[in-house]
Amino acid sequence: MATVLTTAIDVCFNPQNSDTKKHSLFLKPSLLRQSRTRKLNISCSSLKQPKTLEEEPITTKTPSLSEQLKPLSATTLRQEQTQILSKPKSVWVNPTRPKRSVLSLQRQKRSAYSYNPQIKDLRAFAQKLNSSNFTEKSEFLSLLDEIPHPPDRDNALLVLNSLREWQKTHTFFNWVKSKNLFPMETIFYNVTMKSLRFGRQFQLIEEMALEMVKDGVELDNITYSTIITCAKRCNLYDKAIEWFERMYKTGLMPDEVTYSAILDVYSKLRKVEEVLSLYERAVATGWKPDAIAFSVLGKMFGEAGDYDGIRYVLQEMKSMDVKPNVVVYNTLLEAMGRAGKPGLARSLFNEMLEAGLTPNEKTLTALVKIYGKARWAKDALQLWEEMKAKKWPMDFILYNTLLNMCADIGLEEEAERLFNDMKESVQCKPDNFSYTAMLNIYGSGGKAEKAMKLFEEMLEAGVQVNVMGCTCLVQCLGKAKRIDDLVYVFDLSIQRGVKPDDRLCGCLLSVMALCESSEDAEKVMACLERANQKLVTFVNLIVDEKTEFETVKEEFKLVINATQVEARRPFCNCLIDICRGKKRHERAHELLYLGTLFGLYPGLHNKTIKEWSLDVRSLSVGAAETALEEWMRTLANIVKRQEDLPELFLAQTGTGTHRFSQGLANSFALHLQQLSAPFRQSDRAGIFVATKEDLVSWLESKFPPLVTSQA
DNA sequence: CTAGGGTTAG
Repeated sequence: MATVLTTAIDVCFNPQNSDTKKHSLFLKPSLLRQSRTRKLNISCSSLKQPKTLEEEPITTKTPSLSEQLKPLSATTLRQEQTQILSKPKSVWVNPTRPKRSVLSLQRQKRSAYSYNPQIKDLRAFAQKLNSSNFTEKSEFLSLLDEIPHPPDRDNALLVLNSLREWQKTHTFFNWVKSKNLFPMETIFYNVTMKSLRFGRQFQLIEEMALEMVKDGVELDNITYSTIITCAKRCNLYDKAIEWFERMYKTGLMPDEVTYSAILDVYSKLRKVEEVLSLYERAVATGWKPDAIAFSVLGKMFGEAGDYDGIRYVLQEMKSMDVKPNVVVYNTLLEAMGRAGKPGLARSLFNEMLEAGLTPNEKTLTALVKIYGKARWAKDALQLWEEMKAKKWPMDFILYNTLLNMCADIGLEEEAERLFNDMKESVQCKPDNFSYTAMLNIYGSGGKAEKAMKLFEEMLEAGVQVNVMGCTCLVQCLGKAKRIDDLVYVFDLSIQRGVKPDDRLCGCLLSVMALCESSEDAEKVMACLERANQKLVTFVNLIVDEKTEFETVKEEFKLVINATQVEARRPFCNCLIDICRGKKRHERAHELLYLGTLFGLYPGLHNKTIKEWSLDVRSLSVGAAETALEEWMRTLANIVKRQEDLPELFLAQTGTGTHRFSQGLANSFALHLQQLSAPFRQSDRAGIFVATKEDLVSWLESKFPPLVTSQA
């Protein structure tokens, strides 16, 4: 796309294609890295010379603008990237030629408003129009005739500026225009277009723009930036670019407002290289970008999770002596979060405070989210204390983000305090996500009683239950063996419109695996059947001893393929647990094998020369036991064949701090004990170690040659 | 929202 744009620039201002030189930007590490993987698309010399404006007069043609531009964009502008890349980048190495501007360093001038003595009457009239409800356009039009003063230029402009809904602004504009009292100037279009933009009426905006062209009304930078940002908000990026190109072709230079608007368009299209190319060209011709432009760049790098890019933005601002404002800091903080740099986010936040800026709701939301995801409980709590002490602004989103942070870190009391604050507030009443966060906290903390109470409260308050809240409750009630409550919650949730997803099914499946009585298991099974009939059929199939392995394999493939990727391993884990619960150990081994075969357990086995290890951190209790047994069988065979073994063997369960792996280390230790396997707890939590010597002698006793040779 | 550009959750 930048090729398109670069071309548009060149067509009008740079016919010789000789303006640019290699800029320091392309020597920056992050970009060099980028250019290694994908050549920068910055060359423009290979494009054919487009038709000149004389050949394609765009102001007088009758068909639509896009039709007019079509031949140009289809034939000349949309070259294959490979063609461009195949050309040497010679255009960039030409320091002697002067650089051509790609943007005007002066902003669009605005006309001054003069005092209107009728302001009071006209404001009142506009308010009346604003508060009127009408179903027919004619009703509104008849109201317009009550205008207290004649709709001359200044009066009309004042009213136009005071109207809110786009329908009213648009109708008023056309009404004034039809009176023919004065020629409609650019500002009338601009004001109306802005209102239309709030209503995301791109089509109407484009119609107005074409009307301007037809009537010979000048389109200025304000017009173009409004059109472009409206197209952007409507996700019509092609349109945004089309109008930007058109602007150049009519001989109008964008100023920095229009230019940063288009930078944002390319950024939203994730055209990082193009954005940088445009940025560089503008800077090379004397532009000093402002905070908004840097915010655009920062957001772009944030979305790419590109830490080097974020650093580059900070460096550029420093070298150009542009002080970041709160919005820039917010953007960069968010970006640091996405780039997985909580520590740097914290430093940046401190820098912001030292610069004397006050964080707003968005700043705090970004930071709380980062600390929560990083499980930095200390920093999160400290920030929270600071927020309260300094009375920094809070809003609804920040409250919910704080609640989610509490869920991430497991802060029950703090969450309860927050939740109560929300209930007592006027502005920030808890919504279904606030409730879900609380259910998550109670659920992962095993507080079944509190969770149930909250669920009832939610129902009474008429708060919509969502699938995540339902899942949290089901998990919690399942662990607490409150199966009747579980069924009640599930039924009600379905009644209230919850659509079960694979996570919820996985959760039901895991509860089924935990059920001690078949009566309970059947109740859970009945729930699961309503959510995922095929899964239940598969469960019945695998617990049936008579089912052949090949059948299991085929059905497994079908079930797993139909499951969302993130739920596949949990499914397989639960299925293994169910089989072990029903003493179908061999079936459990088959399922583990199938899971491995279909890539659900990458990195389960790890080998170095010195040690072999088994990483069961993402496995359920039953799956981990099965994996251990399988490993021992394999090792026994290796011993029998007298092949080489390393000195050390290691099994890794993780520390169990994560709520889903809680108890794995303990149950694994117990299983080792039952097998009297020679693994010992290491100094590091969640790691079990055995020496080659101990393990071999144990394997020889456990799997005597005679028995296995029979098998 | 008083003619134009940038930032927040699940």
